[in-house]
Amino acid sequence: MSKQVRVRFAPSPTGPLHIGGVRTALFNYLFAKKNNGVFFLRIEDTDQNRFVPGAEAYIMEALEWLGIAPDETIGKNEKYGPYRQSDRKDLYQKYAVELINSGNAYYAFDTTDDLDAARKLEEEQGKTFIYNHTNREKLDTSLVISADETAKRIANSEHYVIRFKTPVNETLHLHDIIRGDVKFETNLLDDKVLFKSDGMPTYHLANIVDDHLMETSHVIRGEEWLPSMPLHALLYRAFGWEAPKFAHLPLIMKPVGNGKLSKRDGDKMGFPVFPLEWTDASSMTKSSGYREKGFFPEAVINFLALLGWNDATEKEIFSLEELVEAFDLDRVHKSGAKFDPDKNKWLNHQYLIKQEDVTLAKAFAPILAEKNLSTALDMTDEKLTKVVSLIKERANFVSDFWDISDFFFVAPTAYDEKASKNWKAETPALMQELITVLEKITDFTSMNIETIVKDWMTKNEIGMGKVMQPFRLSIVGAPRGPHLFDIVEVIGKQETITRIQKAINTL
RNA sequence: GGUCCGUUCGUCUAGGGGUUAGGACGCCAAGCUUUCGUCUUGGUAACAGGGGUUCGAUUCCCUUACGGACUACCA
Repeated sequence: MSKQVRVRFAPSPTGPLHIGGVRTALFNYLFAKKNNGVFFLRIEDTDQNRFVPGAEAYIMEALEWLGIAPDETIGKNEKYGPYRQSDRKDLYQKYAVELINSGNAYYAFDTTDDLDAARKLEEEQGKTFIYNHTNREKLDTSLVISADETAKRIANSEHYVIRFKTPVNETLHLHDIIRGDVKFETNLLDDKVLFKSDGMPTYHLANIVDDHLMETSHVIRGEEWLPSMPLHALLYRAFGWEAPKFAHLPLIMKPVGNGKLSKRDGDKMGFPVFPLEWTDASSMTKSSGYREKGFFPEAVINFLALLGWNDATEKEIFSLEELVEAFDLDRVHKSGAKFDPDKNKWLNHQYLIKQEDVTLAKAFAPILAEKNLSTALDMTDEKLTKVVSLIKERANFVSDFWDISDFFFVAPTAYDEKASKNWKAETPALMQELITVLEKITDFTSMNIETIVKDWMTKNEIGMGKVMQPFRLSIVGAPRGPHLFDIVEVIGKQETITRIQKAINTL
């Protein structure tokens, strides 16, 4: 029995979670559930400058909405807490110092300006500046001054950082579940900052310490972290800890053009990149969210799961439970996947038509209420449900409902120009006759109306097109919409006749 | 520039030494509906280039090209 699977999603609360982050969270969730493990959420807020109020709550709400809430996080099963790195602040310095004592790290006093200058100088000579064994003893570090001198400068509250002392002349053979074996030369690595001058750890230190303390078994994260894998592996080794297994997920790319999907791509391209709507507090710009756009969380999940993963069958529609069952990290792709808004919409359509009519009617009702319709049509819940059942298959979103069903609620105010051309000289007389026929119908239901109207047409040898086209034009105003007799049943006899009469008078 | 990762239809992908290279989205067409949509059927369209290895390579190896990520006291 291997040890329990514990995976984490560890976002930085620098703004709303974007869709790439959601996918990372999803794959962690699926992997955890598949292996009867634990999925936890840790907030990595070690950069105080980039902290954005509300972002943390946003992340939790988004995961909740998507149905992939963590098992452990701030305020929930805090077995390994705290789950917010700023609340763990006191922990990290100890570990940084431990690394110094074991000879795996050192103090560096260089200022940002010094380093920028050094970097620029090297680059002007066509060389690549790396802060590592080639120059760390020429820079202002504790490696070249005495321990006393170092202690004195720190006591003097001189600004310092703690850097990792990367081992020299080693080839690291690392394993990634998705990418296989990856090699790195330690000589080409930077001596990364582990502990910042503001008393906070960097991502690298905090991440390793916390993953160890929280008994993380697998680190499943975006490909942008792949270059950090050697540093992290080295850090685990320096601490003498067993490293978790790594899996670096392929990135989600822009639908058109090059590069990874970024937070700015969303509304520009006509689709959201955030799960929930978000208003930036400083600029007051609003970014749309999947939830507000009318996407079902199941559709978002389903779509994201298929970006970079599939189960080798031709199955496309997966519930969350089915995903958990089928998911396998070994089947995750290596290459980035372009985001496809069309397929995303199609999936939403699939989920929409599966919804109960009553449920959809409830979602439609508020939109209707906003229209301030006259009560003339007396739309009961039952009728509204009926309307929804007639139109849902032609919608991708509940927000599409109004545009494809307006004629159920209001009489047409204009008539489609092209369709109006079929309004011939004999049409008014025919429509007048139709009114007479309709008036006599007592059981005003779709099937019955259809039978009677068709009988009348047959008996009088009137072509279907001669009646049906103008009939539809009168009721709908255009050649669109569900089966005409279904519409007529819903709007009722009186309204039907009124609309035909109006068309006769207008056209 | 340096490091690392990648490359099958427009897109998401299946496949894997010998296949008519399969599916889905999109698009097009036909059928159904005398409308639109749904649906059904059909069509469109791909192994980046060059070298090897091999009887045989899209599949394995190398290389070029192209794409991507990273290269902060950000994560």
